[in-house]
Amino acid sequence: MSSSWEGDAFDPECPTRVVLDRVGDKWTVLIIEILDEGPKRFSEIRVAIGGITPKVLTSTLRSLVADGLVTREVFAEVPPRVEYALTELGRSLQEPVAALRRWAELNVAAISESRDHHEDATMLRGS
Amino acid sequence: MSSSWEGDAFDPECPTRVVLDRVGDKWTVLIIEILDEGPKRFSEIRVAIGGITPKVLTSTLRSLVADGLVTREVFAEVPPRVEYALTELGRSLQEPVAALRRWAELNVAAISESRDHHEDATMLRGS
DNA sequence: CCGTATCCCTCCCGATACTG
DNA sequence: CAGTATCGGGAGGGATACGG
Repeated sequence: MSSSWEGDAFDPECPTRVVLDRVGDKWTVLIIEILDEGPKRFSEIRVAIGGITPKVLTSTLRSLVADGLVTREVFAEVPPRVEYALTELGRSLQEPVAALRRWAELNVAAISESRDHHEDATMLRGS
Repeated sequence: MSSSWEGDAFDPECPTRVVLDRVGDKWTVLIIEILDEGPKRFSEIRVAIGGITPKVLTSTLRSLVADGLVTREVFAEVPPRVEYALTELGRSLQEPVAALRRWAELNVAAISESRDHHEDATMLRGS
């Protein structure tokens, strides 16, 4: 059976957008890239990123856990210890994210430049 | 020479984040994927996406033009015609975006599932 | 046809302070 | 150490109507 949008309108739940809804926020990819080095504790991530508040870090991590990209492991010790680590799924995200990063490293200069000069890319063409 | 964050804190202007700041919003990647088929007019994009208001479409396109990812070509005709097309830079974005999309197509089911069941991924470990 | 102009509202994120 | 509680600002985005 055909899906509901029939090719008329673009899929509003386009796969690309689904990922971006998950990792497109301000801190998620940073966390993923940090956790790629290995399991980290809450405060380790906190200082590694620098500038993120505990509240936001918590909620971001919770989302990652809910999406099955990260695991949260609590050690019954004193002082308390909690470790976050990428799941298999989370690690598999590294590839596409790295692709994005590579593109950025090559082209950040270009897109920053055109913003700064806000060069008028509009062209006029007579009929 | 070393950069200013010295490896202590993670780069707040991490390349990956710079890209996401550009294409991580609600409609940009959809537009890019549509324009990959070839140049399109304003209303063509509008109906192809479906659900986007003219105001938002305009501002999104303006951002894409400002970033040098899309060109805007005005034809002095009646009725007026405006065509948007990917630049070379814009087309080069297709690769990383497609990588993201491929990952999504394989794993969307997985991440949706863990959200729905909100399975508790937290583990307990005695000392 | 290709947009602007307003209004409004939600959600993301930050600051700050406090707790098991 | 690893969070929670509360407050608040501001950008992104939608609804609707109008203009060149």
